Amino acid sequence: MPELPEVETIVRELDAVAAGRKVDRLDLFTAKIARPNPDRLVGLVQGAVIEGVERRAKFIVFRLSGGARMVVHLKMTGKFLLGRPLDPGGPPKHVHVSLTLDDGQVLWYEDIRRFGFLWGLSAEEFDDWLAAAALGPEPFQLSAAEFAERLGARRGRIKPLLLNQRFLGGLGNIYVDESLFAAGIHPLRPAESLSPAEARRLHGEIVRILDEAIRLRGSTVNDYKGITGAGGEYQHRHQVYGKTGEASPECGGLLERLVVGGRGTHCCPACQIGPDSEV
DNA sequence: CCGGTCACCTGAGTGC
DNA sequence: TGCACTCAGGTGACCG
Repeated sequence: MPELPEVETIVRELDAVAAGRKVDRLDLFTAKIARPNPDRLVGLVQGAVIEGVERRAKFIVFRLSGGARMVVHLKMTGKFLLGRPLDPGGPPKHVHVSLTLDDGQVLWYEDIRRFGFLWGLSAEEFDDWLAAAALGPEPFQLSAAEFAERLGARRGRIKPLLLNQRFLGGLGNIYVDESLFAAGIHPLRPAESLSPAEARRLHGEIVRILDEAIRLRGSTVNDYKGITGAGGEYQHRHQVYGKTGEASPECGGLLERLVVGGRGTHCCPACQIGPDSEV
């Protein structure tokens, strides 16, 4: 489900609700989503104070008292929602975790497809985890020139590279397709074929699009929602994502769908300079 | 290092 | 109605 703007929105909402609150209980209803195991997750989180909630790429990081962390990845369908106290009938379908805070608020973790997971990590384990994840820098942390230099050092096609979290942290399928369209670059272009000017332009479009998407609280395409159930608004600004067969906003030609790196890909074959074109 | 395929899951939509 | 099939915002393993 969520990419950088959606996770950023969720993190801000979680921080507003949970920062400074003690976790009175963590109820785990689906053992397999807990990492490294249920006992560690419950043991580290239950009774701890949530000092703040932060984002690293698409990961949600709850900073806990004593330096421990609860790290969450929502994958495709994970969500945090403001819930209700447990009732005897058990949790609603697809709710796998319930956090009861010391002010009586309840946070639910819901995940239809159960791809996501929650880690309980001590301070030291978190450092190791972060090193192993080897996340690339966020687009905002790079200058256009640094981004261009990073691109030039890589082989392979531009779209899968932008999706690679070790190259750049936070982009997903929607924002890659939108950024490549905005920059006039075809998703099949080899990364090393981009001129420095094209690479700088691409960086500029990525940052511009992510900033605007964060301002609009992300894209609600299917069922992404913030913790109160409100959706985002950036889907109304999409130029190509999910618009196969519609007219290109630039040239009026038909937008295409292809598969790149196993992902559905939306682009304009006329506006976006392809791998076989002379630049 | 790179690309392709599959696996992890459930649900929505489409076509017959 | 039912069934078969495709697709979905993510990522990691495995293989050539």
